[in-house]
Amino acid sequence: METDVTKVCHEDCATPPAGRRVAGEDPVKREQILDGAKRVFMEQGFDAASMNDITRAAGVSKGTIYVYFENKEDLFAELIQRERYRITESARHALDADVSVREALRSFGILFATHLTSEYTIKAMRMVISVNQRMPNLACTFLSATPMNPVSVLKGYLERQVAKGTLVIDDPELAARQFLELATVGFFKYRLFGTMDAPPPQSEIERVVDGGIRVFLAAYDGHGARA
Amino acid sequence: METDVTKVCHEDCATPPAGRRVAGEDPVKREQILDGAKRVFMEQGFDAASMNDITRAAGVSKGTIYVYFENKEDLFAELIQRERYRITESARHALDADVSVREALRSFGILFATHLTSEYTIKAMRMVISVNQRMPNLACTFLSATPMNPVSVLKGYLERQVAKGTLVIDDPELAARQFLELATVGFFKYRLFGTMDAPPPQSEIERVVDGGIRVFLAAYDGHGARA
Amino acid sequence: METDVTKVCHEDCATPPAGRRVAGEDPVKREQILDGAKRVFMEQGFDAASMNDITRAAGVSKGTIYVYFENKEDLFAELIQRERYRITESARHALDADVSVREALRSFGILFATHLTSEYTIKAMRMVISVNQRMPNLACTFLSATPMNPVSVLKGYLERQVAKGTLVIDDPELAARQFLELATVGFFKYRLFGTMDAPPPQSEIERVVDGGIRVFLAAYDGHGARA
Amino acid sequence: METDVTKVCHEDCATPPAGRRVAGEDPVKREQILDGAKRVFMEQGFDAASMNDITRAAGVSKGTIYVYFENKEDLFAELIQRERYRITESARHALDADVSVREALRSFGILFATHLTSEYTIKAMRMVISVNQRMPNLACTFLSATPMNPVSVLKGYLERQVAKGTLVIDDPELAARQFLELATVGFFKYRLFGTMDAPPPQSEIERVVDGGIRVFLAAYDGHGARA
DNA sequence: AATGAATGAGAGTTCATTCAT
DNA sequence: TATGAATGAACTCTCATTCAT
Repeated sequence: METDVTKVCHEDCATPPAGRRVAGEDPVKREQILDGAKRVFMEQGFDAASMNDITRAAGVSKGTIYVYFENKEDLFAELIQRERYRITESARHALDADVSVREALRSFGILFATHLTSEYTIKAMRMVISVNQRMPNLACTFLSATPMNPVSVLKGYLERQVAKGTLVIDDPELAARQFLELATVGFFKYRLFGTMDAPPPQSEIERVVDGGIRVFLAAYDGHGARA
Repeated sequence: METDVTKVCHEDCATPPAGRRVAGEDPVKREQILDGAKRVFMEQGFDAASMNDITRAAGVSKGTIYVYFENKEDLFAELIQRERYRITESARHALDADVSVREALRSFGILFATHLTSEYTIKAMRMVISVNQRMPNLACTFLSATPMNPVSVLKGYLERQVAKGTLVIDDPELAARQFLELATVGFFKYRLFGTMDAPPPQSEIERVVDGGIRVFLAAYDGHGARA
Repeated sequence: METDVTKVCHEDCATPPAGRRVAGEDPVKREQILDGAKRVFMEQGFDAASMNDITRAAGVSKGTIYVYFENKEDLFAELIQRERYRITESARHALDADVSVREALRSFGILFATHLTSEYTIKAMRMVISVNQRMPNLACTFLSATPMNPVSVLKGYLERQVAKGTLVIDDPELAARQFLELATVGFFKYRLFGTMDAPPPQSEIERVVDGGIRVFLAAYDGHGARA
Repeated sequence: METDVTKVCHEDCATPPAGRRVAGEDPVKREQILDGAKRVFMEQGFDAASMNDITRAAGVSKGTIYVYFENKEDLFAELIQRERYRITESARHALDADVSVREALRSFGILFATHLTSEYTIKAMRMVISVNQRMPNLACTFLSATPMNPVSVLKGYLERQVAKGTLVIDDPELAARQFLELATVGFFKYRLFGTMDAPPPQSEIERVVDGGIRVFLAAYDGHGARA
């Protein structure tokens, strides 16, 4: 019995938080508020950010924010909903190109590792993690279950390769997760905890991704050749 | 040029926070406070936990807490220092046993994955991550640079196996990090974000560790036999 | 080498405290807060007065006070600034009248003594003195360096009398200070310390001022006649 | 009807605060505590001084202080009682010497002015004033009604001079108070408010005292000679 | 619809005082 | 008797939220 982590999500995890307000329909103003909130939240974190700061950054009044969003948590949740796509969609085209498996994995791995260690991603993730106790569904939604979820995308790609006989893989989802981990080998953790205080340099990412591909293909290469 | 993440830690990251006060030396009361604080922090997170909550949970007065700890941050930092050992040292003996490489890696991987996904570890890590901006050294200390750091321990083991010819590894540190990632394949992330709301079942951990060992040995087995 | 105490005031002593906030501009509410604060401060003194007391006395919420004033010290400083004028300007016209020197000094002395021993002035001075360590410029500003400073005003008058030959005075500033002291002969001290728990009666003030004028004119009368 | 300020003191103003503790009889320890308290109070003021500071400065435990003194206010009151003598007694011998009136007044005036403007006196007075609302009797006691009260001492001297015909004075008490004010001309105020942040130099004191004597003798000299 | 002044509960922290040892 | 750890009320100040305009 296996757990498909791309689908595990309890309750209404993936549904947008209910209770859309009646007032506050102007989408431009809405974006304006979210932009200001993003700036402030990213800089200060959820708790340290004050609604006054956001008011100032967004250039709207306090009352207006409360017309468009129920409260601070709601504002944050909607912001994260919006940002989710920006964070997860980036790698989806890397596997489209008509290149060798090795090269495709390389581009994909580098893109993924670069993205996952970026200041922006790390800050957003830290925030989402830090409000986890108060807003459990938010983090849940944030990480998983989008159609462009990297695991799903890579899994699809691996399945196509298996069909073509290029790769030999029993459990494509596990393999996809393995590859993603091999491509980052703890970078994510080190970044999240601040042990690395900046994204790793491009050369380091390439070194790690190449090492990961070597291991990955040693196990899954369909041609019998050691990578 | 590679980055040895087991050593990356700036400033006085690993030094214990100086300035232990002279009063407040009763270790029993100290533990009592830390226990209460742990309960509250684990439940609410750093910001949401109030000193009043902790007062109540610890069964001591507010003043007493401030005799033993300088402030909320100090209390939290000391708590994390205490917990760090419990979190990081568990896996250190798994590799001592006189068994085959495969079996040794299996025990170690299972222990590590079990530990890393436990409710306790996950909550602690969430908290440490969430205070990263205010207490950067804490997270840094927390994750790395103990002698029993899993990466260090495994790296040492791998080097011994390379010396014996059992394994063939260019870069033992990278390999150690690869193995640890393969043994958890994203469990950590899913747990941290709440996508998985409970530790994976033992069977799932074993399945994933076994899959990881298969890939790992495909790349590094010294005997040429596919794992 | 003499010290001109009307000018001794170091640093930015006389400059109004900078940093008036943009919000909190309603002058009515501002006065309302200052009035409440005045009542409480006068009754309790700076330290003993709590912001909660002031909140209650002013009939506004705590938050509102902090919109209009940065903190307790700022509130107090602004209060004293406001009161300063009421305290120091009162005697400025007493010397304008076209009467004999003796009568002019008499009116001025009585006004000054009455004012200096009033409950209001004494309480304000006690407070200013008691915060001297924390807000040195406040006390400094408070006492001196206004154009209507009694010493300056009287000194000017005496100089004009010297020019007219009515009085013969070497050092008009010293003489001014002497007259002011003669007009109060320790009333200020006794009131400040509470040895006198009420302003002296009008008759007592007149007796003392008359006695002071007698001494003063004995020394400085330009006509050689004993007063 | 005149007010004799050397006697005006309501209630039990001059009586030592009742309620002597039964325990805490060791006078050496008592002095030790008072010495520590004096150091701390002088440095920090009444409110800012904490009992812990005093504990440390006195080298005794908290409990011990509360054996010898009822509470912080009582401790302060007793301290001021003890210090009162040191502050007021200094000038008592200045008038004994067998010298001319002018010289006697000069020594006395200089001593008095020097004393009244000293850092020690000013700090003590500021403190006493600042607790006036909470401990009204303390300040009252502090200033007046000791046998060596400068007004009383000087008044006695003046009366003897009047008896001898050296001086001609209607109201010796008023004259005494006048002289004391002439000898300080506001120095006390300027020091109290911090307009002067150090005692005036000796030369300045002499200048002022000499000016005061000139005025005083112009009014009261029994020999008809202008001073 | 939009504003932003006002609210007041609640935060972290201090410290005079007590009392078991 | 002397101690100093423990107490908890009270402090200043913040800020998410409301609502009269």
